[in-house]
Amino acid sequence: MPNKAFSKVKPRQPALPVNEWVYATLCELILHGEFVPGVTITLRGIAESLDVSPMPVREAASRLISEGALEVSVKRRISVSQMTQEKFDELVLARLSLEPELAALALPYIDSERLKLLIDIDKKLDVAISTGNIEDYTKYNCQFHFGIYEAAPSPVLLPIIKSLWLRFSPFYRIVAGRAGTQTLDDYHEAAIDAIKAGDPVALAKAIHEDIEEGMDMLNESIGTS
Amino acid sequence: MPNKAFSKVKPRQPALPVNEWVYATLCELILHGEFVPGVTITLRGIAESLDVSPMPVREAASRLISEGALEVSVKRRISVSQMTQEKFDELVLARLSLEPELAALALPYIDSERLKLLIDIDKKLDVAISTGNIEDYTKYNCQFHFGIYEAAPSPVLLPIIKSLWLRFSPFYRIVAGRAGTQTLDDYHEAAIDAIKAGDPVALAKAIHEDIEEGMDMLNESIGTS
DNA sequence: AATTGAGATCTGTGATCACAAATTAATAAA
DNA sequence: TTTATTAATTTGTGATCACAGATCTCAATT
Repeated sequence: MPNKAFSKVKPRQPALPVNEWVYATLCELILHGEFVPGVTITLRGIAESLDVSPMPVREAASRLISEGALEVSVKRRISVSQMTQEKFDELVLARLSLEPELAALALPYIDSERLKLLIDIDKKLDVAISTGNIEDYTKYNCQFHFGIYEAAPSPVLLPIIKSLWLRFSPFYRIVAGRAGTQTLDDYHEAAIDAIKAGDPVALAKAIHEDIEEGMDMLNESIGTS
Repeated sequence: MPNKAFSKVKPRQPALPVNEWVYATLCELILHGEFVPGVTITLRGIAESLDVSPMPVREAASRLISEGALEVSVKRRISVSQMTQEKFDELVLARLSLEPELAALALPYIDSERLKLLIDIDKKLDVAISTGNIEDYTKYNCQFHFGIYEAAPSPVLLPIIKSLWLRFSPFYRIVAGRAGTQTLDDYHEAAIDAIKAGDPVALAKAIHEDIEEGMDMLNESIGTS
């Protein structure tokens, strides 16, 4: 029986090397929670689903393993990494340490066009919160944060932060499905105000508090996944 | 003509997969400055030098590329990453943000045996500074820092910090050969005192200042490499 | 019905082959 | 001697093959 392909993967533009396309696609799938943490994944299975040879999948997978998004069990079985209390605490610490810094660095690069985009995303976010749409919430929350971070030319911090989100997202989606969005404050508005005011310290603070709130919400749900 | 093998690479213990041994070996070589940043490296050349097939080298290289230690030029040429002012500033920011945090986290795990080891390393470090031995200085400085960090079970922060050092070391060795060690204060002693006192805040501060000093020393040397 | 064990299948890992793009070497023209 | 053009080699990338160990299947035995 031929393996079922994933729903709606972006088609590859021929200029891009296959392994990078596979990597980007797997990132998307992980971020969107298509893989259940702990359930084994096979290189040949992915290759068949993506209609490529196993080779580029190997390279993409080894990249994701070295970034911590995938993990290999004692007897060489690959799966999306499971969350532990230890990992969670360190991921939060790393996010709180790096993301406000990058946000402050990015502020001078945020032009009016990007600000408009951020405000628009925040609006969609509010709708997602009020309607309890977890799918949209996680999507627009990600877009909002990286909409700020990616304004800055950041060859070091941005990839690190991306890898943190990659490790965090699968777990986030699991617990978000239970917790709901009703208790979420909106620190994004404080961030937007800080951007308007051109105040990097206030922006860093807003991002810090936004992360802290989101993480606190999930902290007690770790063992129950 | 057969390619010349690298001097003194640790032999592979058969239990370890070949690709991981290659990865660890390349890490060592990069940390020890065996590769000149910007000079192209070939997969087949490494494979021949290490007496393995090109395949495990490919996996190790793609890992190092995704970690930023190696970079691939526009026309697919691989080399050790060159330092830029942008990268340098972000690497310093990341180090200052993460390493003091991990040091503070690691403090409770530092037993008397490890403390003794750190004191011993610091002694060798003093000798290296007074004799102007750059080689030993970089080695023992690395050992001292990771002697602290590795005390803590750290699945997230430690690998990130390792990748930061991996990107920084090749550049460090280049400029250290010019700058000399004569002006270096010894913040390591402050760190040791903080460990003895069981004071995580003081330890974080000592690490912070140690990094700041070392980085300041190199900051103006960037464009001249 | 439960358990065991032999055979088949699947998986990650390493080796080898194939190929287009790029670099280098060699040769010819000035 | 210098420059331009062509041939040969090298390089990264992708496909395929090989293999040992793990996993699964399923019939035979208790």
